[in-house]
Amino acid sequence: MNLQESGEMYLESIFVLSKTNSAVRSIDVCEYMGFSKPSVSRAIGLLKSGGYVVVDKDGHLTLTEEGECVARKIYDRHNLLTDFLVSLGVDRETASSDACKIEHHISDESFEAIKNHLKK
Amino acid sequence: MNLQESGEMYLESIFVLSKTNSAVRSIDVCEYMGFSKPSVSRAIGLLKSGGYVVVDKDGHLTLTEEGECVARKIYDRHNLLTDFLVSLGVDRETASSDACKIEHHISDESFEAIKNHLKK
DNA sequence: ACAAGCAGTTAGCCGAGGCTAACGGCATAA
DNA sequence: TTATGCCGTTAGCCTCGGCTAACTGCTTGT
Repeated sequence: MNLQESGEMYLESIFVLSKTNSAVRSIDVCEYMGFSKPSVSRAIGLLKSGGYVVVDKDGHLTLTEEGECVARKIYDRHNLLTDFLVSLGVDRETASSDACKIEHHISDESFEAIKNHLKK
Repeated sequence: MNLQESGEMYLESIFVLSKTNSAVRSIDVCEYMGFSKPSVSRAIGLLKSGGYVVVDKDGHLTLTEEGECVARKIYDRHNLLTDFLVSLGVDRETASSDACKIEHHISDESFEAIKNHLKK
């Protein structure tokens, strides 16, 4: 299974929700992402069959090791890109929204370069 | 008509090609972008009806004022984002390829911030 | 004059990823 | 116990933006 941008967004959302929620269900993802139940249901099904997510009998969503790895990568990028743009004077909300789109497209090489740059 | 990312790519391509070609035809766009003739034909049709491109009787493509404005904006972003990444040590090819994806998603505000940053 | 080739268009397919309508199963409230 | 409501799934629609196959029409070479 090849993860698309939307798949990464779903994983990131589950990851973020699981930081604050004791259990994450599809309906939480719906609300968080602003998508309909069927859209989320299908997406979760794909992530499940791709081995990124496990769904238990109560409908609780858990990221697999692989799923968490992807989610964390995207999440880290999101934060770092946001911080970077904020450091250039962009307001936090715009920075976060831009980071959300860029995070899926930027190469590892460019990401590391920005990370190093920000360290200084 | 609402311009999507793909529409911006077509406009940028026509813009770039018109810098070196005396006349730009659909077939040149096909070759440049690596898409099939029907894909390009449909895209140009949409850009034409959106008022971004004019096609003369010989099939020569010309950007309207609006079309050129969009193309130039994307083109400038492409160059500046590439230069920015290169300045951080990213190799030129990777930088250009990343810039190509980012250029469509970044807000004016973030773009200006990067521009100012690069000036220094 | 006619065959060949090039450019563009038309028709129609496909996957990705949204959507609504409607149904099923469970849990809680009357 | 029965009704209500919540959650998830199924079925099926839509747009975007690629694709191939096949046709048209002009131009050019024999």
